Amino acid sequence: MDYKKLANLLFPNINKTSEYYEELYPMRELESDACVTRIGPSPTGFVHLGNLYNAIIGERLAHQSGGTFYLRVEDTDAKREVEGAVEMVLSAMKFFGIEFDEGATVDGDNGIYGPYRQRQRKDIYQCYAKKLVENGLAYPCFCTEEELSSMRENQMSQKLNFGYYDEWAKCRNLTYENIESHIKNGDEYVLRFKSSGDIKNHIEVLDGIRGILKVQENYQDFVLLKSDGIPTYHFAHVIDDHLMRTTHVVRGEEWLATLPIHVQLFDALGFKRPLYCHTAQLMKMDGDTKRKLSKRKDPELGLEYYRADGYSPKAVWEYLLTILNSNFEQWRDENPEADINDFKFTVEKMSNSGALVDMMKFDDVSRAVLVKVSASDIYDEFSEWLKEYDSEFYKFFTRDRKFSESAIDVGRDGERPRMDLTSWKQAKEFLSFYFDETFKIEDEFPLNVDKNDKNAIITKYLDTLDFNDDKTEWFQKVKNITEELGYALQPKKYKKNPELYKGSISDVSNVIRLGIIGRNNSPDIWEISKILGEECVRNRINKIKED
RNA sequence: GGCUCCUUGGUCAAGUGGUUAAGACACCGCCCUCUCACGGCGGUUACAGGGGUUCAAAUCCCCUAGGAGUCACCA
Repeated sequence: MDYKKLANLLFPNINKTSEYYEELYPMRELESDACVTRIGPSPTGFVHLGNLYNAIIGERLAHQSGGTFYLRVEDTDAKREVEGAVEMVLSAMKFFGIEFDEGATVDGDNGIYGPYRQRQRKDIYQCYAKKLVENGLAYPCFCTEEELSSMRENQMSQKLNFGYYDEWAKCRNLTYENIESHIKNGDEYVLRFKSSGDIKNHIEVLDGIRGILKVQENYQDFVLLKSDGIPTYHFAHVIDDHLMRTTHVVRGEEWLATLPIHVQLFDALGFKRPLYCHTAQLMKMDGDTKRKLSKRKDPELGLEYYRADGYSPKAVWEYLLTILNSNFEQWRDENPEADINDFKFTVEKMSNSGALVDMMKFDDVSRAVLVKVSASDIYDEFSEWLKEYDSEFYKFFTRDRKFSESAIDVGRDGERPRMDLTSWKQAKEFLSFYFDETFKIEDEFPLNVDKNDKNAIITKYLDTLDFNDDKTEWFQKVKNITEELGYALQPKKYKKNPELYKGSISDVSNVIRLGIIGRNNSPDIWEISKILGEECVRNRINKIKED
């Protein structure tokens, strides 16, 4: 077979050579240890945690080594493409603080290694495809979908391995004349790789995260170009990551199964292989077994979930880093104020088993992040969120910036600041009592305080209330009321001898707390009172009097 | 079914032939305390199972089991 002739028959319009592209996309001028990484989302309209997870790894590897991080749109499957999906990816990444040095943008490309959308790279792929044909490493296959599925059924019934290989690869040895007549006939075909791999051979591939991987050599004649001339992921990945000079390929472990194909292609084309880093899948507890997070069943997989619940991007980043690098938590503990980018991220410290997304832990991380953010910054970020997700509360919250910032800051000063805020959604609930429009009595009054005592507490409290008091003076007055009404000054005393008292100071203060704050649990009553102001406090307490 | 990856407490995990098998979250108890939080102290809970190798195995090798992924003209 004259492969050169076959190549020209298949690709009559491809005139550029691989040398041309090698020159067009020169080696990058970077330090030898600089990493070039990318994310390659397919524009299906769903950006999930896994995308962000891998993006963070790529971003860190590149930027902490002085390398390059770019975005490539893997749009080889036009059927699955969703309008506006690229914009969604871009805005999600931007929201979470991921910055690209080059790659696809909303209105085009940024960088000299483009185009960064795979469908626009058709000629490049075809050039290399032609080269493979010339070298006798690829061939056209005219099998129809029906033929392939009947082949599969056949293999299944005979309990053989599925796929296109050995004697099943019917188009492998077509004659030139046969191919030519198919082409003249306008028959559709795909281009397949002619694998010389042996099912019995194993190859070793070094993985950045997992160490040496022993995998079975690929023996299947997989598809390089689909019938529309667009490459499959496998072929596009190899060409692109070579020509874009990627050094580290970070991707999920679902790609492990096709690794032999990729390695085989890199070798066949004479390209240097990148270092693969296969990350573990994010998991979820389902009943009592772990399973992969699924886009259909698990809303928390979507990045939009975290945005809608109002988790700060900082918190998401911080949480992801704690499950990404096992030493991050300790580092954070030792460097509470340090910039997160000062943490030295390493692939070696990555776990290779799937991590469960633990919302409890995530909330904890989030609280620890927010406690360090200034009230002013919280105000800005929270307002931004409210504007989009709760325009009603937005009005109240932004009515008086100073007032709202004080509310945020209650109990946050000093050595042991309160960690009350987890997410904006939760913050909205937590802060609702500050505004008359959303204030309501949410809990029950203490059961051991009868109507008379309740009214007495209220009357005495209002009689002695003085907003010039400091906290000690204020509390002394509460103590006075407590004693006058026959309640114990210390809750412990009451617990010890319940027959001696009607209750304790906590019952008395909780009547006041309920009146002002509407809840049994809250930060310091007096601090909150000062923020609410005398008029508001007197009004609210007056309202709980019973006839 | 073939191939591959993974397996230390409820969860995330440290651990690279000798450790009383860290730490964090969660849970429980106590302390602090006007409630809640914060903080402090303490506690329950783990090397999937079985064989080897070795003076010594969570760690190296083999087998089994379980979980996950993949086997498309999807990525």
